[in-house]
Amino acid sequence: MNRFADELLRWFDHHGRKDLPWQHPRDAYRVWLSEIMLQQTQVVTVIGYFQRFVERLPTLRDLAAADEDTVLALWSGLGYYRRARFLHAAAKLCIERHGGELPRELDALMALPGIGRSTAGAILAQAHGLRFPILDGNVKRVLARYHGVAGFPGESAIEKRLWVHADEHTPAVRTADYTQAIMDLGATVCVRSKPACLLCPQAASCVAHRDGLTAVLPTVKPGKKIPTRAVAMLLLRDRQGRVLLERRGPTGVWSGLWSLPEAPDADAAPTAAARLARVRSIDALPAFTHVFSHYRLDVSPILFDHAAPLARVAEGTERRWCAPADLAALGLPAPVRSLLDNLPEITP
DNA sequence: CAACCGTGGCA
DNA sequence: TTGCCAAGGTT
Repeated sequence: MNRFADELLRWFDHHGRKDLPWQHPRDAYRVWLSEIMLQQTQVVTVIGYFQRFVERLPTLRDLAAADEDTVLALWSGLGYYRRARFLHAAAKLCIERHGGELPRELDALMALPGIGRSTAGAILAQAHGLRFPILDGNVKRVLARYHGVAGFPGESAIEKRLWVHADEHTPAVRTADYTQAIMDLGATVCVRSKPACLLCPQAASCVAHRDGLTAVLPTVKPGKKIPTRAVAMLLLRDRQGRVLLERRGPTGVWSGLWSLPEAPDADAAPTAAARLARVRSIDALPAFTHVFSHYRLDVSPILFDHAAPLARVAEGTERRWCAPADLAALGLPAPVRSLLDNLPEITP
């Protein structure tokens, strides 16, 4: 075995994470689900979502048979909801094409929606012990430092070099442990700022440590400022406390989730509300800003109490009057759920 | 290739 | 407060 893997596995035996919920049992479905949830998301955030998800949908067949609202409700708050839709679609494809199981071939895995090379490698390595490398954010950081690779890892030429290193280090034995080990090292020792090099099993051979470059490697992503958009959210509430929700379209942010009707701004809100319900009162709630990865959204919530459903409204959009108790079963954007959970009492 | 796609935590 | 970041993949 190569020296890098040998040192890493020795470290893993004493300091690695071995009690993560997807490690017991470590079957392909649970590894897959965890890998998707962990994309751009930290372990501490994922754990609760993972446990809830597998409790409700314990197997791939359960997932494939579930309706989309159930899947999105389980994902609600986790973000990047396209991951959940891809996950659901991939489960159905596994039923159709692969006998109800995840395939064990790299190409077949990568052909499934939401699974790229790194996620496919993680599934093969962790669930089946096969020798496939991974290259997630942790591994990129560890290898960029260890080998002194400068340049933004998102750039294709840099990423290609890191894949070569990742492949070189991946051992043929204990591949599952090794894969977990290098991610653990990146997540707990070789962290982005102020890495704990004194605790690192690779420090003796690490180029960044030797040359004092841990603060500048890996090269940071070229920064970009994000624009700000604005929207008014319409809270149409009837006398029973039910609120009108709309299902968002298949593209764009929060796709497939249930959310509030919208208007371009507060001035346009009354007219927009009148097209959806008969309303008697209007009350501007405190505005807030929600930040996405690529833009900022200024939200002006407008509450229309004593709303009464109209006999007919424009078609083409899925709508429902939803009681507070029924919100838990639906996929809602995080700020919308927060808004609905904190509405003022109905005024008599 | 660059933009798109969430959220919560933290310096 | 603002900006940046965390187990990426798709278009």
